[in-house]
Amino acid sequence: MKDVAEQAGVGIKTVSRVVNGEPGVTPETMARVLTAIQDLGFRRNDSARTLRTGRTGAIALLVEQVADPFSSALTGAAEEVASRHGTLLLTGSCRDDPHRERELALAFCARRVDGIIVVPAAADHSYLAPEMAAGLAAVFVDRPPVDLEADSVLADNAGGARRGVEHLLAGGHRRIGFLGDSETFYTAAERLRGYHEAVAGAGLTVDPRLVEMDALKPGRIDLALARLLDGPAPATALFTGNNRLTVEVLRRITGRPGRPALVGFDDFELADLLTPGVTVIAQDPAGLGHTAAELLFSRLAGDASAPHRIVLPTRLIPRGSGEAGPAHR
Amino acid sequence: MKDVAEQAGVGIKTVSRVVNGEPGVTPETMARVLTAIQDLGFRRNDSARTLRTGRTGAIALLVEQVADPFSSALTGAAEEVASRHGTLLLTGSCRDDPHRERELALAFCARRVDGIIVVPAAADHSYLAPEMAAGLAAVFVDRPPVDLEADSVLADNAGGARRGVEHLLAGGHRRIGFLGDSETFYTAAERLRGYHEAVAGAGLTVDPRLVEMDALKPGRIDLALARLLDGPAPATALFTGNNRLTVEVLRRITGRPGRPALVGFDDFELADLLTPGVTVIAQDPAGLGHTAAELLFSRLAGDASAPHRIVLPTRLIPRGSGEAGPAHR
DNA sequence: CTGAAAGCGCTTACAG
DNA sequence: CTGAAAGCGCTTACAG
Repeated sequence: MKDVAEQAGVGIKTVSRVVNGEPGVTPETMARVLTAIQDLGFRRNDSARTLRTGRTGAIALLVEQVADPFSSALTGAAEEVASRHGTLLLTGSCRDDPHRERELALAFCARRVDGIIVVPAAADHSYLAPEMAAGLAAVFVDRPPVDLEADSVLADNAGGARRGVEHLLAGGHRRIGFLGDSETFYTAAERLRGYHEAVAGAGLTVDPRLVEMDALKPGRIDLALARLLDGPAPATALFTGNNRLTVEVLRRITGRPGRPALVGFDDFELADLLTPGVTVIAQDPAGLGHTAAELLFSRLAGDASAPHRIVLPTRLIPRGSGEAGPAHR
Repeated sequence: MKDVAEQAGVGIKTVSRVVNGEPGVTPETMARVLTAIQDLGFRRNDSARTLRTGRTGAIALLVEQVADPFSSALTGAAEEVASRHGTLLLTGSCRDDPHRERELALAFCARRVDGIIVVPAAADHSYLAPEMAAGLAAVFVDRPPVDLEADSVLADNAGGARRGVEHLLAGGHRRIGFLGDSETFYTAAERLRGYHEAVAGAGLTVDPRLVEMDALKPGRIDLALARLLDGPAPATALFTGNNRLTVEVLRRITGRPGRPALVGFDDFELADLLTPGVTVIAQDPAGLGHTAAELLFSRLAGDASAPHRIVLPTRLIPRGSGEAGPAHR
């Protein structure tokens, strides 16, 4: 900028004005400056600008794993909002490692991002408290923060699972197996809660032998399915607590005689192309990302109200796998 | 840092030494400094550091659209490499808009990223030349740069397509339809070239009525399929030039009597669960991301050799859809 | 082992 | 309309 000023024969502040589109520069002066900028291939150094203004024009997003469909849909939506606000998005994958979440989040803070969106892996987010006190805006997505007052945007996990199980109940099923991830995950616990509510709501008691948590642990899924389907009183329908479980279960029940009905939590691509189509409770990862990013920007714009907790609805998409009654067994 | 120095009763440089783990500080001094850091909740401001050192410890990745599976696999792999190098990854989606690619790339340059990985959308990358002259490392992925000397990491598009078409030829097909994206895309043109090579290699002449490019334009796919399959001399097999085409074609031929054989370029999740399983030429998006990132870091580490052009192999995965002969029609 | 001074490239707050 | 001075928070190059 100094070089540009010299070459154009103006003060450094005038160059700054031109670069930032500030008013109060004669057209001729501006032309001279622009020429000098061209000639020298000048580009503003945003680090210096950040250092002075305290704002980076960047926000960070921490997800579980960028490469999975849920995260990438969420990321895409957040990126769209960020770009609309002229803001850059920095991303990081925590890989469900609490330590890594913390490390990444603090690295982003050291870079002085204006705000951060976190799909939390950690069980304690108090480490962000000093950052927030220093002005960081933070929004949690998919799972609420622990030991920290902050905004969160969640899917209606319990309501969605309840709806899915009610759908199976309405089809005449009385023995519905539930396959879930570890209960230490907020989402898994909530979905299990929805299952309980639906079963109880139908006047039935939950048979603990129909609930298989931690089903994604190595080797567990075959065991779980054997227990659910091969006993003396087998389940006639299954509700799977997430995407990966749905797919893994499908791999194992496809072509099986007396195949149980199936409803899965979370939609996935090609669910409609399988035979039969897979009935799911669709959540809205793009909606989560979009809402979280908008909320973050409203905080950055000065909204200082009490932390919000926004819950996005889910919806049932019947496609065939969840509509077969128990009779055919 | 000044505050910490004051509180600890040391010089500012000593604090810097402690923060950066530089040697030459007494244990006692270090303890005093660390305590002060704790008390004040101090965290180094990386903008200031960047301003002084000229290195950000961040690289940028521009993809077509973070939310699609190809891009997210690529991003995930690049992120893994970056994190292993203690480097942050900034991402942006160009959405196939040349203007946006340029804008984003230059915004990242203004932030002084150490390097940039680009899945190019633009038809002219000379805008990066001044940046590269100023020390920016750049690697292009999936498509080569235009009007710029730089590293590129590509999939073997022509070879893969040739292999896929040869597979259909080996199954006895003589009329193989090709559905491709716009020929203005490097990848689409290369895959078409592979198709030509395979057909010519079998001693046949390419029937132009069997080639449908621009098939992803609105409304074009139904027209293309009608022309390929409903004429007097229909294709008995199809080769689809990308993922989205494969899925769209599947939606339309599933359940169709005399369904043509199908091989698609690029693998996709659940391709094995469909009936029949979908035979594909798998490319390796994670491998592309990984290789590109490693190449970028080798440049950052000082490798100044001539630009590389790395081509990653593809592989055929037979699953059923491509193995039916022409006889059943 | 430790620290004072200069400077990275901008913007802020002024003065003219 | 324009510009000189100060300062953002670090690191570099020295000196002690």
